[in-house]
Amino acid sequence: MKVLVIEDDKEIVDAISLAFQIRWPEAKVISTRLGQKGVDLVEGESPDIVILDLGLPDIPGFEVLRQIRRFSAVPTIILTVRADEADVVKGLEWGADDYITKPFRQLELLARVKSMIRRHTPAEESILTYGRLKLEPETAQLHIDDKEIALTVTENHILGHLMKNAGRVVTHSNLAEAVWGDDYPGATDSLKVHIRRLREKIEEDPGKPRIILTKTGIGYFLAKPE
Amino acid sequence: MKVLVIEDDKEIVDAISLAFQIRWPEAKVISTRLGQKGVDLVEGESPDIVILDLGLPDIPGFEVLRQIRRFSAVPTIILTVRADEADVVKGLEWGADDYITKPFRQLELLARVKSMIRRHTPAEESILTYGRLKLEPETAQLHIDDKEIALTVTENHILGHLMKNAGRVVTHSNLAEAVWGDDYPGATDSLKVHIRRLREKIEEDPGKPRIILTKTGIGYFLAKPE
DNA sequence: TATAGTTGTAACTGCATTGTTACCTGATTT
DNA sequence: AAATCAGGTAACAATGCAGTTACAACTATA
Repeated sequence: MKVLVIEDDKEIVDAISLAFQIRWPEAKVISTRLGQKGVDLVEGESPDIVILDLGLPDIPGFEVLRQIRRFSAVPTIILTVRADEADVVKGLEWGADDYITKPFRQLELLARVKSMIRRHTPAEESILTYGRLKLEPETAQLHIDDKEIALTVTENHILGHLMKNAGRVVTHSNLAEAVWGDDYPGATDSLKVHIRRLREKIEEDPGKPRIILTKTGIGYFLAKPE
Repeated sequence: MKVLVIEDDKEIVDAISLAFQIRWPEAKVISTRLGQKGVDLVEGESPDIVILDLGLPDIPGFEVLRQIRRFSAVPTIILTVRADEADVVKGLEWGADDYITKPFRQLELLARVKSMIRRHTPAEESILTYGRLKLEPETAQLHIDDKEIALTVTENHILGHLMKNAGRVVTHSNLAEAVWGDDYPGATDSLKVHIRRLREKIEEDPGKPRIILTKTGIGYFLAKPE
């Protein structure tokens, strides 16, 4: 994960670096204050994402973007102050993928970056396979033998987590965290309903499950394929 | 759970204490208004987490952090007012783990504290092993050689306690306490039934146990592996 | 705004786990 | 040898957890 920041205001560069350092330490942040240098760096460093300020000291932001787009489709977020809305439109026309206005909150920036990377990482992503089950987490499409089954997002998360822990018992709290994040309020009831719905979709007889099995008092696990 | 707050503004200390008291009463909060005292307290009280204000009356916040880091890796959150972003960078360089700006919302503070603690408690997964027995207390999964055996929660507690006291004799009351907590009503009878059920699952011949052995009048113990 | 699809909640049901009781076995004491 | 005691065993009852269903709240889409 490599991020290129093209921005002349050192404070903002610091803020961005900081945001990444804390919340996403694996990402590497490089920066420059000049547009021309920025274009070179896109070529030389091939970053995974570019954050581009429109007000640069040497050349206009659009120009930077235009030059980058000549040879690269790298996802690009443009930074702007609120007033420059016309610029934003122009920026998007020139091929930017998103924009964010200054001042911005760190979390917002990171959220945008992450969603953009998700969008621009062309599918690929591992297809999970376990026994007769094949799951594309990306699209929530499940295949059993050659039947195609559409899962909802929650079902996708649950089954995905079970498959990632192939055969091992997964705790209720563990599953809940995988689905709802750190602090699940008390949604332990809804888990069993989702399990039921999953079983309805994938089990021969949902009343006598042979795939998603229960470990009473602990959690759930996938039966070993024969 | 012990939290050390190093902060000179009494109002903020109160706010933090309050937040914990309400949302997380088991946590113990101690505090000091002096940096030097704070360093001493880290050493003397070995808190699980430190919340450190950068603007202290006696010595600079970084200095406190630097001294703490000489002997301790305790997770540390630094507190700062918005303007001091440069300080934050410095703080992170000196080894802080996160920061939060004043004024902050209570829930945000607690969320950060919790996520940090999770990060710094590297999965207490410890798998218990004794002879041919391997037990995951987390999921109540037992392996003997390569057979997989599903235990119920109580069986899990009992066997876990026996394994933690590998080879030593564990008294009835001791075991009962491990399973039912301090005040077991008089459920001493049910213990032998659980032992019986355990033996049925793991012994070759439950009538002639070779793994879970009885010390008449005292309790139970695990046989020494050959 | 209406509609379909998805998700969370609550009440009820059924079953696995658990605790209780009664009785048996074998060892130890008298 | 009878009495006593501790633990083993089996059957049964109580409990609590998971399964089930229906419904209300919410989201996205037309």
